Amino acid sequence: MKKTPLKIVAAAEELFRTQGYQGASLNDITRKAKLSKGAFFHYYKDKGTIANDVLRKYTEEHLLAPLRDPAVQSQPIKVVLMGWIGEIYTQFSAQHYRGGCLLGNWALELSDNDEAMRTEIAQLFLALENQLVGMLRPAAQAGKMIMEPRQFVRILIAALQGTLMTTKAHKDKNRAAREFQALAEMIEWMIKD
Amino acid sequence: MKKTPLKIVAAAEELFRTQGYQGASLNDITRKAKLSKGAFFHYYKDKGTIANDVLRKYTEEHLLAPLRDPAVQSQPIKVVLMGWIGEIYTQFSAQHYRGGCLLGNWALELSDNDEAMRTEIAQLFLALENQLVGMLRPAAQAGKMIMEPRQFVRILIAALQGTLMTTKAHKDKNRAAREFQALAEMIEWMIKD
DNA sequence: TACAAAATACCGACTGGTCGGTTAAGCACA
DNA sequence: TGTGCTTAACCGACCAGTCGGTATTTTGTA
Repeated sequence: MKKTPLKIVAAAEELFRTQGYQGASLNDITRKAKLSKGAFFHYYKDKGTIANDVLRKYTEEHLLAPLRDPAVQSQPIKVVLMGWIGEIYTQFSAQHYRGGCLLGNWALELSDNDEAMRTEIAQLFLALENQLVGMLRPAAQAGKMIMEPRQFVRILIAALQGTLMTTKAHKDKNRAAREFQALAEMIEWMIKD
Repeated sequence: MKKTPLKIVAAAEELFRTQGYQGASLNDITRKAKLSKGAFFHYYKDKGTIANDVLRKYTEEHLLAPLRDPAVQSQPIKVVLMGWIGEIYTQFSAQHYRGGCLLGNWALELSDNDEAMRTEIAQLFLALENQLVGMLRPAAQAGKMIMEPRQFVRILIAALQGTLMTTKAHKDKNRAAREFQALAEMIEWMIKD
């Protein structure tokens, strides 16, 4: 990919995360990318198109890729999950609990009023769910889980998103640490050793 | 309270829930309330003020009041929690998974860019947390819980908000039923009989 | 290699329209 | 006649998106 669209995507990603879809204007994005409005529309036909690109890139890089890493997959599933959540927590802390997960943010902001975006978001949530369910199969077959793997994964994704939400609202370091600790405890309880 | 401000609040609540804070314009709100913009500004000094009122009213009516109901409190805590979540699920289904929880929606939309609103949201989340923790004290003292009550409550609130989020994205009846079922299962596991 | 033509990359002023918010005048009822 | 409520017209700022034009690269050809 060329340099300019990459600059646009990078600027858009940061603004979309902190300002939301509606809150991030194309003027903001092009200003941040140090480009003109014309340059933007040379590469993207409208705001929705780049939003879709940014969302897919974000989900792949921040949620899916870390789970697919072969070095990670060789570890026990509990360790993998803890590491995955730990990484999300670490990044969120480093950003002072601003932004959070683009997929979750947009699920709430756009699902009711943009059907194309809604289906994209639903697909990405499903991809994440399937990835996690696949990784849990061995543990499930070994009888280590107290719930159906898919049910467990849905709870896990929901609890993670909800934790990001409340942590974002409180913006309190100690509290955030405890909330993510509670999440870890839950995993501990739901997968036996 | 007079009739006009009630009409404004009712219209604002519905629009804020389905369109978000930014997405619901004052024109939309006054059009829905069948009033002019001037009438609006006669009662509210700005958009943020009514947003605050609507949020507090929503949280009190839909989240806190159902838990404080004395008829409810006399039941076992597990039954209370199931009923509470069941009611939220029922209402969400009836609205075809549109809108959802105003408190959660705004936690994500506003926490990063409106400090006054963020503290209000954090306070309301805390009020809900404390209410639930208080209700769990007997069960905790009886040794029925596998986690600290506050940790459990945080997981519960997070998982509930996350479930509303994913359900809103999928807008699928069967899936929604299963997701809320998983939530119930989690409660079942975390409080012993 | 030289150079013109064509394609691509980029610019910023501009459009129609909406935003939150203001204002002055009208209306109903005391 | 005064006062509280409501109205429609209006304001400047900003929105997503367009457009005419210019700079820069790539390509075709001699």
